[in-house]
Amino acid sequence: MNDLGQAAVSAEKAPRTERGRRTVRKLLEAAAQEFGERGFHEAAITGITARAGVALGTFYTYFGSKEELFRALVRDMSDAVRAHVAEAVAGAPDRLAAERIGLAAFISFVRRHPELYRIIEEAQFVAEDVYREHYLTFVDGYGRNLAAARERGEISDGPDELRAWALIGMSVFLGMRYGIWKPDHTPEQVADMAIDLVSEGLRKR
Amino acid sequence: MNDLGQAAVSAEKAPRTERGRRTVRKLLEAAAQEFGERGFHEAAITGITARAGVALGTFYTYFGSKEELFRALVRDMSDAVRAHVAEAVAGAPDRLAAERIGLAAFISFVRRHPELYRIIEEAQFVAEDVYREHYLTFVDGYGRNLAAARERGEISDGPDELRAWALIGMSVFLGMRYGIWKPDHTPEQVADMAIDLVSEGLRKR
DNA sequence: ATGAAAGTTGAGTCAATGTTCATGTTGATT
DNA sequence: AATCAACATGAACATTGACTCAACTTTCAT
Repeated sequence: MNDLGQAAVSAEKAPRTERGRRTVRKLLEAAAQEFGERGFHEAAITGITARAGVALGTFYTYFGSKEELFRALVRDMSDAVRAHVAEAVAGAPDRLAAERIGLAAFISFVRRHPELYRIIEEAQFVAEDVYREHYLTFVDGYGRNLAAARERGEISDGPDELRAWALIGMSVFLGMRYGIWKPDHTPEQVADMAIDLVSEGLRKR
Repeated sequence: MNDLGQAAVSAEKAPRTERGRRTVRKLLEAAAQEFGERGFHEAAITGITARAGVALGTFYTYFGSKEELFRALVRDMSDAVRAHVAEAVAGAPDRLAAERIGLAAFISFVRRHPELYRIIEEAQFVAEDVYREHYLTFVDGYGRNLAAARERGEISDGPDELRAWALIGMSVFLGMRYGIWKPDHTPEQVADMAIDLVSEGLRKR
């Protein structure tokens, strides 16, 4: 699980006591729920504070605005997704195995946390800079892994960055279809089929 | 170009004269601009009518609500994208060539119409049913093409639907990165690189 | 114990904007 | 020229919800 509620709050508003930190954590968890269920614009601050069990004014003790909170959440979730995948992939014998494991981990994360997934994607229309940051960071790491594997001779030659974008796009859509819309296969089944496509290619041999 | 302004309006509100049809067309074009630049929630009806050069009340002569207009637009654009790609692909010698041509056509469409692209993606959070309809339709057609090519022996065996989702996801993200965010390669270059990945695979040979 | 800092409260303010509607205009038909 | 349905107008209405603030409570160092 990701630990909401540490780097999230801006300096002047950061809580100074244990009670304050508890409240911030409650607010962030409530916000993840509210934003996940209703989307950014439908979500109401009163909805968040009601879920958290605090008064409206308390929200503004710790956050400057609805959007500031949203940005903080997206950053936390971005970290959480990448950490989850990175942990799953650590120790994979080679890159093709890592691809399969990583994709399965991603889909199972999406399935367990559809809210987080929706929040990150909605950021494209609410806080585009944070959204770009998320994928640029993701692509950067992914591209390095591909480059390293390429240099070790584990995969064929090819453009690392473009491959990273292509593979991430694939994952995001497979996550939407097989993670959220209609989970009619296990994450492992989906990953096996997708990685077969990516490693063997469409060309007939 | 897509022709906005025909199936878009609901029956009782459809214009009956040439003047009315002109007004509807102006409203739809203005709406595409306004939604594209400001997003659904930031977009204001007064912004749309101002761009169209008509009074606020005129909007409600032809549309029941802001969301009804948005849905009509998304359907029009969905048709426009698919038509554009289908036309480009018609007459390709084989499936792998069709993939390359289709992807290049998609990216160049996105580059010429970033608004349309943004509007369809935002539909995920404004009118999810229309969004699903868009991709389900897209995947359906794509999957059929893959199945036919597979049966003709042009590509290797594999699951058509999952492949369609994977390839579409890839295209959407490549469209975002190389079509909108940073168009530092031509659509043809991007398509060549991506289709090389998809047809040859990552495995070293 | 006590004072001050941190935290909490929620009614009230305020701006934005989607939608309505009564009135006015246009243009084709007779 | 008269008629009328279609179309256009924009001020007014109504709702919504983010944000403020002055008063109150809790915590804790001295």
